[in-house]
Amino acid sequence: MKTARPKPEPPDRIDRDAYQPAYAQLADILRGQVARGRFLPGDRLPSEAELCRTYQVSPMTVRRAVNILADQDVVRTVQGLGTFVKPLQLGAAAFQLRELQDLFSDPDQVRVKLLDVRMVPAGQGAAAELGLSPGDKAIFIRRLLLVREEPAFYHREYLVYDPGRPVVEAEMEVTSLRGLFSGAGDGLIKGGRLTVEAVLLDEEALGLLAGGPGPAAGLRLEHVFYDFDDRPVSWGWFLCRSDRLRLSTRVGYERAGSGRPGLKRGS
Amino acid sequence: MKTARPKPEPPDRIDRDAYQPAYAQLADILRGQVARGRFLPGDRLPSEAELCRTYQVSPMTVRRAVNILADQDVVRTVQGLGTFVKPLQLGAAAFQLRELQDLFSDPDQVRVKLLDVRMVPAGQGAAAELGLSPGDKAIFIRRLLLVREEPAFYHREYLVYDPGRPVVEAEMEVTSLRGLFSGAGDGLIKGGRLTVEAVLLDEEALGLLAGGPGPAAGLRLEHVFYDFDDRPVSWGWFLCRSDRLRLSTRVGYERAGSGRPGLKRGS
DNA sequence: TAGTGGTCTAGACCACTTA
DNA sequence: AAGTGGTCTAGACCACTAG
Repeated sequence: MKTARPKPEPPDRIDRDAYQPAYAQLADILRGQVARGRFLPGDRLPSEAELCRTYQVSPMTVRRAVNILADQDVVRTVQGLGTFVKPLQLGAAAFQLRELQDLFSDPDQVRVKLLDVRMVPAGQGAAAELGLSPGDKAIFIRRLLLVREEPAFYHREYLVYDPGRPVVEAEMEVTSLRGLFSGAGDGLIKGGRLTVEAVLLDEEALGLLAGGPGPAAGLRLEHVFYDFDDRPVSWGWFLCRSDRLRLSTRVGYERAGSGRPGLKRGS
Repeated sequence: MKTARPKPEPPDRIDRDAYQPAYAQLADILRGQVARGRFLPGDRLPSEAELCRTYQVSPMTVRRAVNILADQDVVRTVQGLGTFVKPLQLGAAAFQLRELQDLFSDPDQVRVKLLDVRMVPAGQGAAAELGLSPGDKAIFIRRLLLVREEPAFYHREYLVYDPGRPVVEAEMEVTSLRGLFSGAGDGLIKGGRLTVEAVLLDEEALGLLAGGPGPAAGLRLEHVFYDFDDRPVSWGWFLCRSDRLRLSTRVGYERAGSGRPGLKRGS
């Protein structure tokens, strides 16, 4: 199956009246040339001074365009030598949780069913992750997340119980959970750690997630969150059937300017 | 368990003689202030003009520092309004395959054992992914990747067989596979698509990966690669036991300048 | 209208690499 | 020494938001 591909070959010059700023246009032009194979991995790009002359822009503008490509791992710059096209690196691949975020950003699709909230003595895991002594009080929450009324995620979470900290109450978000994914997060959490791994779903999860009887694999997304004093606030994990969550990404050079979706501001 | 944390409170001024450039220092200062809670999510940062005066740098330098924070999703800039601290967004989390890359970058640790190479008629999946007709010839490869002589990954791959394309031969890398992960990749592959999902390991994989008898969960890393003419070249997947590969990441604000590990050049 | 960020200029000086 | 990228200046003009 060999078909001749039409190559539009864009004009490759800066349009000063365009909506896109000059540095972004130049970055797209160069990225396109790399993607079309005009510059192959290992090749040196024209020097920045040369690019200034070719595209009639100032050094700073060329600079910014090259910086963008460097940030996107398309090229590598070496002082005194030049700018070189980087080879494909599988290890540079980054999987986003965007699907989750998109899901939660539509409040009509997702409903959170609270299964259980109670005070428990912290077990081994919770004590270690939350910096408690085994037996200290913790709040235990079990939730079921329904997507279009179908069970999708099973969530278990332990929250530090400390009357001196209003954090916990505010952070519980018992009914929504949405803030965490789509932002807002009311600003009491400073950061956290996330881990994804494959697990064998246990009986409880299988029952809740409407899986068949037999053994089934699932993804486990574990999380620990910290407040602004670097004290752990919550530890827990989401379980889902493997067909409900899949992480995917692209590597390599693409034509569009959307090499990485997270570039709000220029460089 | 509440302990008083010592807060070093760095000097928060630019050291012109430091190794780090001014824009990076300023970015670290501002990130630190956000991380310490001086600016909370939703707060507005001082205007760029004010930052110029406070830290005695030019507008472009402030600009670059703010751009870095925007790229790292620490702040959001709104024209005409100001720069604001972003709340935590779980969906923005990105999982890297860095562990894999690190693994493969040490050639002493990894050995590839070739289990099988032969020509086969493409099946349903291979035909669809590689743009072939079912029954077209494809090269089928099975590999076992050993880490410190212990089986870690089982790899199955289908390569397009086309005598007119030398790509395949060069890309097979029958014995190493290393190029793909650590770079080099000899420049014949333009890009690809990667997907991670949880699966139940089958008998064959269980046997090869030295798992126990019972059912076990594993991660499946599927890949499709394209050449510079956008033609699919290879389709396949890696299987590993869940305890061999785990994706983890951090979200939120950190003190160090290593918010994202991929920032070679300034902005 | 005043203040904000967004873009861009036309240089300067420095550090580095290669020859 | 010549050429490269790395940083930085001191402004300019524009688009946008608010009161």
